[in-house]
Amino acid sequence: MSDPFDPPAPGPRPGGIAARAMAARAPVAGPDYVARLNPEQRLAVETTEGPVLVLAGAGTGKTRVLTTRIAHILASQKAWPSQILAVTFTNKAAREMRQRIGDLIGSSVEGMAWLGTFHAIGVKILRRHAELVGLKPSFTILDTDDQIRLMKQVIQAEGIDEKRWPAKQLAALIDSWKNRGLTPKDVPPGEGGAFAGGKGVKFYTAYQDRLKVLNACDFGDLLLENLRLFREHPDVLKEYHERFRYMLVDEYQDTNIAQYLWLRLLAQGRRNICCVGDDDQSIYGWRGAEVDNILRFEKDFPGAVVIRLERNYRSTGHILGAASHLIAHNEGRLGKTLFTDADDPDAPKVQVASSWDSEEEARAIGEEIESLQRQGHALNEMAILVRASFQMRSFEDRFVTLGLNYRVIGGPRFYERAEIRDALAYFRVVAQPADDLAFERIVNTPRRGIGETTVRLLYDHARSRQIPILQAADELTQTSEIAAKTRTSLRELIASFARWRNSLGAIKHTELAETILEESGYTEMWQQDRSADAPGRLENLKELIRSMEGFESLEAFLEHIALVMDRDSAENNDAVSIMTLHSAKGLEFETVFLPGWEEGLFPHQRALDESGRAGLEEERRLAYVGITRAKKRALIWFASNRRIHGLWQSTVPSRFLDELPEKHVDVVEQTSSYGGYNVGGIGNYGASRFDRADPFANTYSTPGWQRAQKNRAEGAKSKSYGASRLIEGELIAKSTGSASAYALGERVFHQKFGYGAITEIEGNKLTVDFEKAGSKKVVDSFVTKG
DNA sequence: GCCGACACACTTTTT
DNA sequence: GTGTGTCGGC
Repeated sequence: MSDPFDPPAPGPRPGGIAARAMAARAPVAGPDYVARLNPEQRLAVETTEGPVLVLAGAGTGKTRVLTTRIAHILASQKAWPSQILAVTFTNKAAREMRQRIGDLIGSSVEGMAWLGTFHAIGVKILRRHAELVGLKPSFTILDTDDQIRLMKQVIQAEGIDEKRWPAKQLAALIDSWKNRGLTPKDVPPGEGGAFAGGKGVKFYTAYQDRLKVLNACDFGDLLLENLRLFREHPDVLKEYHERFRYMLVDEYQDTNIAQYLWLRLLAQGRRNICCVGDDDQSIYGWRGAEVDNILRFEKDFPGAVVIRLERNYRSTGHILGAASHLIAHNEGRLGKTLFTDADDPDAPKVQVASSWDSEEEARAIGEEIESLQRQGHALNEMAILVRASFQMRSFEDRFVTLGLNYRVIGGPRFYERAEIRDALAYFRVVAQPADDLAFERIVNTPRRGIGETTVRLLYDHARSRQIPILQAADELTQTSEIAAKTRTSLRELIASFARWRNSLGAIKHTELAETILEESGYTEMWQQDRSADAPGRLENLKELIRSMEGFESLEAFLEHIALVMDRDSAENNDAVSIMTLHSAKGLEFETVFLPGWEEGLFPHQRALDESGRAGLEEERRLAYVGITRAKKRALIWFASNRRIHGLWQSTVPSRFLDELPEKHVDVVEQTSSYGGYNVGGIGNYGASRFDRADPFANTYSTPGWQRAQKNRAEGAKSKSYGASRLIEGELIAKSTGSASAYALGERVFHQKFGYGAITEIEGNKLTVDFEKAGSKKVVDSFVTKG
């Protein structure tokens, strides 16, 4: 991307970029892009000057407004692409916005250098002016894991028992201060003593000092240092005032105080700030989001125009009616009422059903899904939205048994996996020899006999001499401070790093990466590992190398992943989505299943205990988000019994059920068709449950079975199909590469359960005695020959 | 320094 | 019930 700081001329410059930009946006110069908007949307697009708050209810075309507004500003030549600041929370949202603006205005979207997440834009600004806040422009960005390890060191350096005062807790505390825009000296005196008997602020200060020594920032700092920069250097702030003629903010209800302050500083310039959000969808209070930011927008920006988008294009009247009635129980909202013009009189009401326990819940929802599928509905249009991730399990178990394709969205992210972080640590040390945290991470992974004692020695030496650990290690291997055996392997490691560094630029970075993992013994470590997930980890490492191909160099790749910790999961398989309510925000499905509406789970007990009324209201907003994800069908479930923390508990239906309007709701009496199945079946658990009242009696007519047949037929055609793969928690049934059935006693591999031997074959269903997971019944398309 | 045994926790998650 | 992280023994 071109230098964002190349200041564009205020007016069109004949020739170069100007001409191209104008040519590119010519297609939208006409009125058609506004013509497709409703009056409120149009107002939101055309009110370009001054502060604007767009309250956009669920499904009211929020993204369309944002993207069209940008297109409009460009088309009317009010600003160049590089003069627009557009901020989102996630990389995904930023990507989507860029894509959709591109659809409207063509290639001049590439000039939008300032479209990105708060953090990405924060880094960009910070790198420009790093020296002004005591950093070098090459500063590294620490993720949560590095943060915690660093804090552990700080705590230990103080001689405090890390057991009593866990680093995690300190991290949460410091994070909350950073979210509120507080540097160590700003922390209110009463709060500073919140950790280790009055040492909270002391640790905060010490941690920040360590960060500076490491030339590093954590995520919170990216904004906090921006604030410091702007406040201490008005000339720099002024530069950005000049630059950002128009500012747009997505999901404003999710901003924390630091982000709010940042926006406010920048908006002081031209005051052309447009925030889009929905107070009813604020579900991130627990991580510092302030609904208050949106509630008091008009006070913060006097003369602000507030526009409400209430015309919903997504859901049926029943769904909107149910959701609106529910959310109306909240106090302290700005108030919107969604409505739709396109109401279908035959649309189903929101359904509420109950089940005995979570397994029956999963079974019944599985049946419902298969029934819908038989009627021709795509699995991609169905989602199960849960409150807490442990609920996903019963669905996964059930769907594996049914052979129903599903994908888990969210969950552990690719770059958070241990093997990926280890590999990245190696790369980081190669690219940045001073990256102590990365070095410490892998110095003894795989095992090299360099234990804690040695690392402590290196660390102490490094600190006393104010040098990076790697250099300290180099020095200490010249002496006899370290035992001979350890010294040899440490020397070897240092030599390896030197060698790899010499190859930087000399050989292709993907090749270098492979070499590093190979020569360090890291790959071998996992090859030797007999645990069930080792093959998956090796596969992930390969995937990591593959994903590096899109980058120029190792350094470019590392810079990218520091901020963009997500990946596209554009898998085109038809599959039911399973995810938490939180990760469902912004998505939509024809059919949405909402299981687990029980007191204590939803609303979650902890939310009630810790945040009282505010907590309850946030839970209710979560319920609102859940229901409004549905276009046509929303099916709510609650179980009478649920196992929580290993104990069976009988449950009380969620209070939210009573808050739904009867007019829009159908209560289904009893859906269980498993008479005699395990009634009162507490304690009856284990593989034998599959044998009761054969839930598979009708299996051979189910889509799952037919799908398995089809998979097998396809597999026979193309042998290269390969193993089942786990991609970003996504379980995709692939064929086995052979039409022939498995044999009893045969060794197989299952992505979730690992290796095992077949003990029983029944059509396409295998009973496998897994080495780690015990006996499970699985569909053969989910295993590969081991 | 390494491996096995016990304790502990266990809502939500992005950057 | 299950996974993770720390302590103690070898």
